[in-house]
Amino acid sequence: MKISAKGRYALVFMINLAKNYKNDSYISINEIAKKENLSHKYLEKVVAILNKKDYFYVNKGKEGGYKLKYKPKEYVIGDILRTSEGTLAPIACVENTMCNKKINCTAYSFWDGLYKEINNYIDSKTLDDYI
Amino acid sequence: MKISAKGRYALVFMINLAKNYKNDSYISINEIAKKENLSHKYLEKVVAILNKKDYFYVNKGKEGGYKLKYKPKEYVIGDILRTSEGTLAPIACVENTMCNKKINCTAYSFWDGLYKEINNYIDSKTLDDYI
DNA sequence: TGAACTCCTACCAAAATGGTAGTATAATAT
DNA sequence: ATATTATACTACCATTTTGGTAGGAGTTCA
Repeated sequence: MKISAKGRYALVFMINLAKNYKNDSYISINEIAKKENLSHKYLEKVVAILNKKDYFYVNKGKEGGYKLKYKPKEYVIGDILRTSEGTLAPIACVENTMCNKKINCTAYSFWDGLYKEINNYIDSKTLDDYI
Repeated sequence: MKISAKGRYALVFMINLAKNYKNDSYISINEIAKKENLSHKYLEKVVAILNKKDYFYVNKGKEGGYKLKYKPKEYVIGDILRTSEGTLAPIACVENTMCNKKINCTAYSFWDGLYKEINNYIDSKTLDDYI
């Protein structure tokens, strides 16, 4: 049960933006990729996913890059992970629309309980906690 | 971040044994596979993994199968899942021996916190809770 | 005008996933 | 005894997911 590179890259990227928030300057994918030792091209892909959300200002061209739109405290990590990684449900049937065997599924309440614990945790943290 | 079929099969299998505990009879893979709508052959594989632990009595041949060795309450679900699925660490570096970048890893404390939440939950439940 | 960026599409190798097939061996009901 | 019904074990495999790479078009600024 591992988080994929998408989720890991996304969180590291967002924390870097948060760390740069006070500077009010743009920071590029390349800069973060180098600093964090990530694949520049793959990080580009992940940022494309994040960019569908209203997370940051973007500037193309020289001296360009990304800049957080809101205060780090406004970014709930659960939201970032769901955007990049998809749901963090440990099994599909704890999602409400997937499975109609809920009532019969032998271990349903165990997995549902785990899902709730995970959601509670990831929704209790914001970028501000990791600056 | 999904639990694989191994972990799901293992837990369902063990809960079925627990439900049968009071009967003090053997129950076969085939019987459980049919009841739970699982692949008989794949369940066989998963049970082979579980069988490395001191979980149950086994009887070959007619009327044979598996039977819990201890009371359902003795089986911590975290232990069952770690046996079948491997660690439930959301990223590799929260395991103590894998990664020496802990101190520098930007999001380490977030993932480590999540790992602890997961472990707390899965180690707080036993088979007895799902009979 | 060139360097440094984002944006976008296409491609790909390797690993993981979730199985199936078949055979050998053991126990038991009849 | 023997047919039946189990486990035990080994080998194989198709599909999907993962984690990338490659290259070019468009943008911005010094």
